[in-house]
Amino acid sequence: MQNLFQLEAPLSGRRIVVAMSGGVDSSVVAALAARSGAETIGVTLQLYDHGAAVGRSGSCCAGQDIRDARTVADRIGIAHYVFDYESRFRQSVMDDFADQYLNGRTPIPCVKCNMGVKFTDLFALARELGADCLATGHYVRRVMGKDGPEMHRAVDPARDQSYFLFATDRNQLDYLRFPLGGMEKAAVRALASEIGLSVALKPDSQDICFVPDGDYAGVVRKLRPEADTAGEIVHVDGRVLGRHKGLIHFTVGQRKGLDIGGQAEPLYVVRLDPETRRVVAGPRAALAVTSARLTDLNWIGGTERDGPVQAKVRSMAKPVPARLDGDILRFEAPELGVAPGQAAVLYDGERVLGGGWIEETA
RNA sequence: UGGGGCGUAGCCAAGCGGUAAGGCAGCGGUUUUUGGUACCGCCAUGCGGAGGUUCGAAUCCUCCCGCCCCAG
Repeated sequence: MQNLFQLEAPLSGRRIVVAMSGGVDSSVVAALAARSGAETIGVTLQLYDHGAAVGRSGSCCAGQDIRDARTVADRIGIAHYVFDYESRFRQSVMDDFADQYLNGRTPIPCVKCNMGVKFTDLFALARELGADCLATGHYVRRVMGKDGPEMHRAVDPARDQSYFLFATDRNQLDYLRFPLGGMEKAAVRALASEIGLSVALKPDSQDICFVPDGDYAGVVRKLRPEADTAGEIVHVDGRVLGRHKGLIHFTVGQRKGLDIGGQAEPLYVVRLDPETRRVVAGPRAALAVTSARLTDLNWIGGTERDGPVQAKVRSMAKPVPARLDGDILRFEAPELGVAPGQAAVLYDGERVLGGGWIEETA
């Protein structure tokens, strides 16, 4: 095992803070950190409703997960702190999540969580604790380049989480460590059982952590009761096709849920108009766009920004050839189902160049 | 109550005597640390109703019911 934490030897004089969610991945990171010889401190942030998450494992950062993290910390013999970040999380992640849906957009709470609570708040906390670095269980690689650390995709392509980390800036990247980026998930699990971690067989977390049963609309409704307003479903050609029970149930590119039959071809959500509360639907071809305007563009690539890139506009998709032109991303071939509120993450092969939020498409 | 047409699953629709295509919607599953997409599977013992002809009827005949159109 080489220098997984990219710290200068001897590690015995180093201090590593590990963000422990209570899952297998971050537990293994904590174990690896402890094994490295560095002083290791596990930190778990309690992020949302404790009550709702009790007993529901496989989520993240609440209830049983916090107890799991504690158990792991005890097992490997490291200090472990739990901080209550509920209000912070609610404000920076959940409220934003709801507000974006209100505006007809499709948010990615995981990115907001990474960038806010984890890479800003926990980041500062780790510094205060005098750590040399903050390590997490994300599947992404930090590779030393000639101009400093670069972010690269994980070696396990099925596990790569770079899409959710596109907003990591240079300052954060300097301090962060992702020891799992070079490993296969199976190897991580094997390590977990080898070390004897109780979470070795714990299911992977999935879906949005603060949405217990997959009913994200219910969560939005609870936070923003006014979000539930019904409206018309209109075809791109102008025909009124029917009614929907609230914009929050839809996202651009979505096919299921329109509940409109009798068509020759499937209908997809082409656009959401929060002003009129209309869902605009059309055939698959109507989803095609050739460019997207990005906001809050984060750039951690080379000095030249404008030019060819590979772009990912959804987490589970192969990057497609495109060109960055200021804040406009131009696709080489028309892209389907590009939803405002989602991220466009830019790559040069394995390297993450950065990315931005999709504000609008054309 | 003259003439013509039509009634097949939630919607659209094929079938025209041989034992109910397909699409859309819906449901279930697979994939997945966002949403979505995609893929796979399921979805009418019954064809407006009642009789009849026939070895066999959604398909032919009769009557009834309901729509639509033209004419008055």
